[in-house]
Parts: sequence; C-alpha cells; structure tokens
Amino acid sequence: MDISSFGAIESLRSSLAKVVAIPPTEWLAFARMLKFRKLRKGEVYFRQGERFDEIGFVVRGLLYTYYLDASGIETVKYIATEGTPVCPYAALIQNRPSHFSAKCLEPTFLVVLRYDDLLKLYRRHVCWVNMGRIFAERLFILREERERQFQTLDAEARYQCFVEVFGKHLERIPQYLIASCIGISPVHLSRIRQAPKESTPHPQPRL
Amino acid sequence: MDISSFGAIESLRSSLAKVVAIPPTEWLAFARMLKFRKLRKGEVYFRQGERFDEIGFVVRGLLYTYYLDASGIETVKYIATEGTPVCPYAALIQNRPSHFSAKCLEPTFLVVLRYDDLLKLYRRHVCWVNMGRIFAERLFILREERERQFQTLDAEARYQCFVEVFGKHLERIPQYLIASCIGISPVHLSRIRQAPKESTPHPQPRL
DNA sequence: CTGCTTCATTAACCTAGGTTAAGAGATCCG
DNA sequence: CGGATCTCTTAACCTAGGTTAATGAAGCAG
Repeated sequence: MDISSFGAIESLRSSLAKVVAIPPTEWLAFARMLKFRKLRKGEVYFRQGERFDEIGFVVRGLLYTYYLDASGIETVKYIATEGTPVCPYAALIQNRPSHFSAKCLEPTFLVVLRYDDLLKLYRRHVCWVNMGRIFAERLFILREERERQFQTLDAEARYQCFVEVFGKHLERIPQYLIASCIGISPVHLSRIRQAPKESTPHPQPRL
Repeated sequence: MDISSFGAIESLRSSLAKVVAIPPTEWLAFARMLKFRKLRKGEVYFRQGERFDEIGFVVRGLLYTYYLDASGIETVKYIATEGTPVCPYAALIQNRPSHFSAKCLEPTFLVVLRYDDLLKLYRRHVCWVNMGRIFAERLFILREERERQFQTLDAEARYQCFVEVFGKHLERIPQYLIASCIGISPVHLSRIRQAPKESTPHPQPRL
C-alpha cells in the first residue's frame, strides 16, 4: 500500500457513506480488505472468458469494457471513469467467467475488493447487504436505461445521451470507441458530429 | 382475498424460499402484506408517466410492458409471464413516475406487495434485504444481457434469443409484439421466420 | 352465413447507417 | 528532420431492415 492509497480510501469512504451508514468497526473491517492496483495505459484489467474475483473502483484513470467476437473485433460495452466501479458483475454473481474484458485508456489506479470479501461483509452486518442491494439497484437502472436507448433511439439521439453522461470526459475517449459504445461505425459518428440535424434550434455556443 | 389466493401464496412462498431462507414469523408478516389483483385482457396495470407503488407477481396470465412515444406509438419493453415480477422497478427505487406502461395480453391474476411494505420488510429482517439484493442482481443480469443483444446481434439472432427465453409462450404472444420487443418491424420478423438463413444446418424438425 | 376487424404475409420501394478507401492532421520515434 | 502510425474526415457505394400497400386467413358479432 503506497502513500497515495490513503487519499483513495478516504474518498471511497465518503462516497460509500452517502449510500448507507457504516459503523466504525465495520468500516475498519472493510478497509482492511482493500487492495490496490496500478495499471499502465493499454493494460488489460480482466479478460473475457476468464474468471475474475475483484471489484475495482477507479480512483484515477479511465477504462473501457468490451466484448470480443469470434473474429477478434472489439465492441465497447461501457466506459469506467473516476469514482465508478468496474468489474464483471454478472459473472461474479453467477460465479462464471466474464463475458467481457476491461482495458485501460490511461494509466489507472484502482482500489479493489475481492468478491469473496464482499460476501463475508454481507454475512457480517446488514449495512453491507444494503450497500450491495443499492449498488445492484443502481447498476440495474443504468443497464435498463441503456437498453431503452438502443431499442428506441436512433444513432444521433444515442450520441446525445452519451455526451450527457460522459461530456466531461469526451476529449479523453477516442471517437471510434465512442462510436462502438453507442453501436454505430466511426464513419457515421463523424457524420453526426459534422452535421447534427437541429432538433431544438439550439442557441449559439457561448464564447 | 378469494380462494384462489391460497395456492398463489403457496407457490410464491416456495419460489422465494429458493432464494433465501425466510423465518416463519417473517413469512407471516410478509403474507399479511400481500394483496391481489384480477385484470381483464387488454387492461392496463400501470401507466407511463404515473406513480405506482406496487410490485406484482404474475400468478396466471400474461402482460407486456411498453414505452409510449410522443406520437402514441407503443414499443414493447418486455414480456411478463407466470412466475415473474412486473413493476416499474427503477421508478419505485427512485420514487418517480414510471417510464413505461404494462398491459394484459390475457386475463391475469397477480399477487402484489406495496413497495412501502417492502421497505418495511427491509427494516425488519436481513433476509428481506438479501432477497431485495438478489432480485436486483437478477434484474441487472437480465437487462445487461438484453443490452448486449441490442448492441451486438442482428435482427435474426435477437429473434433466436427471444425464442430461447419465451419459446414456451410463443403462441400466446402476437407476432407484431415480438417484433417490437426485439426492435424490428413486424414485416421484417415475418421475413425472418419465413427464410431463416441456416447458420448451423439444423436437423429436420422431428415429427 | 356474412361482414368486420385483426393479424400475418408478400412485394416494391426507400433510408439509416455500414463499408471501403483515400486523404489529412497529429503524434511519435529514429 | 523524415517517415511510421493513429485517428478523424469525406466521398462513393452498398445492405439490413423500414415503410407502404395489397392480399389472405382467422376470429367474432350479428
């Protein structure tokens, strides 16, 4: 555990405390379970088809998760930014190999909790079960919303949604990965960005 | 509570007992909270844009959930069959109006629990929090899988997935709703069913 | 039985978005 | 500095799937 870990744990503590109240002893037990990972740009954090038993929280850096098809083509599943968890959650729950991979877009620092340890926490104290429930609920909401976008929106509207969510990080993510993430070709995304059909005739960009 | 309710509660009990162990007193408290709904074919169970505070379990019958767009066009979100829950879960969690509606395809009988009561159960006993967590996890897995299908599969492959999940109920669901549910036009679904491009040259249908 | 309505099929035509390919800036590196 | 390598853009062309519309089958009311 290097010196930078302390700040990371503190920031994690304050964001978890907003979700449920955690008694001090529980917090200590939790903090003792945490580990850390430093990953280089381009490094794979976990791999499709393999078992993986960690939940990572992004402290610094940026990752993307992706499906790999039979011919080796990557399809971006989602982007993980600072403050968000990154793990093959469905695979952990079901104790199966992950059906997607995760790779760093930047040098990345993660705080990690083993899934085994999370299960131990569930048995220790209700607060962790509530935490787990609330996290699962939030992930559910995220997935349902994205499902809705794919089912009901066209390419341009999906791009607008992407910008709403990842606007602050747009310049850190290559455009061809954004395209893949919203399910279109990089060529088409370029067209969209070039000539947005003005739905609401939006005000001039302020200088 | 009519006579048919007892069988319904018993079947609910046995399916919940498979998820977590429920102490007898807790089961009683739960059972006392349950209510029942009988809906006619075509009747709307809950409506997009309105608050709704029940979780329904389908005992008998069939419903579909759907988004309604600005021009009044329905897009089928999903199908709820016997033994599955039906509720605007994201809306309940966030205490907001539902962003989709639910309508019966057949005369339907539901066992219902008020969301308020579920929150009370969470405060009563850990078993309910675990139940809530596990339900949220399962719903998450379902939504994530469907998101993946929309992002990575073409129309025909999505139809195959639909058949895998709802095969037993295919004949109860009109084809144009199936088409909408997998995000294609009814015309195209008809084309797919007419001429499936043989991926694996499947064996002759046995007689 | 007849007429009405609802759903599936089929064909003709159309469009959103994919594919391929050819530059043009960047960025990096020797 | 000059070349590689990446990424984005643009244009030409192509295709999966949408739209419209006509026809037919099946259910149902009277």
